[in-house]
Amino acid sequence: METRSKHFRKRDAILHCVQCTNVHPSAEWVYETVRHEVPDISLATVYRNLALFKDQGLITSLGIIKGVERFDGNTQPHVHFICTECGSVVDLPGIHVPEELNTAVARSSGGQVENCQLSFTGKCSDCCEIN
Amino acid sequence: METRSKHFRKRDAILHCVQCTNVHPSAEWVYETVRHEVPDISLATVYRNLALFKDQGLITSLGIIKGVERFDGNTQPHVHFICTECGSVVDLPGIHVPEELNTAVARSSGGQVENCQLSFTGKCSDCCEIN
DNA sequence: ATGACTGCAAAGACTTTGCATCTTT
DNA sequence: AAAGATGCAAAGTCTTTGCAGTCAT
Repeated sequence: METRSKHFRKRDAILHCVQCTNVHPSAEWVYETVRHEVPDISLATVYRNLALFKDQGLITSLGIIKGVERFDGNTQPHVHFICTECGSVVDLPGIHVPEELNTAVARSSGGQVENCQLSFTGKCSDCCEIN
Repeated sequence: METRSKHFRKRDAILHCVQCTNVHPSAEWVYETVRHEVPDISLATVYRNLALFKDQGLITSLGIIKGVERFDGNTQPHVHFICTECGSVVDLPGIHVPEELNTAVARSSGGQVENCQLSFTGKCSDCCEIN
């Protein structure tokens, strides 16, 4: 697959970058990170490919945090803690949305429930130490 | 309170608008709505006052939905259903985040948990009918 | 006078897009 | 030749801000 690896080197690098980090990166972060490997990449390419991966379901969006969209390479449902000071996002692996909530929502919403997102916000331990 | 009612007429109208609707409005929606009552209001004033109310805790932000920040005049914690087609947001009044989740998160996060937001996404009943 | 509130237009921040170029088939 | 991927710069969208003017105390 030498061929593919050349033609899609940038695309692959972007996907790999999102999937192999736990920082829940922004486009800008991905751009700066991938640039170490692939110096001639452009920010537009990063935005375009992130949008593509999102459409394909390869990555998910956490939504906009402090004005910037954040992505997650882990597409399994899980819970996040978001620091309102510094914008850092960490997974809360032990916490799960009880199944009965999902079924209750499906019953009460009248529409088609596709997803659920639970996140806790507050001040992360680092930001607690600083102040 | 004739005095206050004149000086703060715009501010009051904005707050009242957000508190008395269940559409979880955007700044633009508030602007268009308040304009019926107060035709000489400007969009900047709406943005400024929404930011103020948010700081004061009089309203909350649901975050950015389809590129636009949405507000909620109901500051009690509650769960939302967000339609990914049309962007409509409705409350799910019967659904609650179990208390044990909150305590589990407080234990595991290492920081200060201040808030939690649970939302379900999918296609609302109106959008289901259309397609 | 002083501080608070506002309108207007300009600036800002982040993201998307049009077009020309280069690759691969 | 045709389709796909990219860089660059321009455009776009939503939001914030600077400044001058107005209002209440």
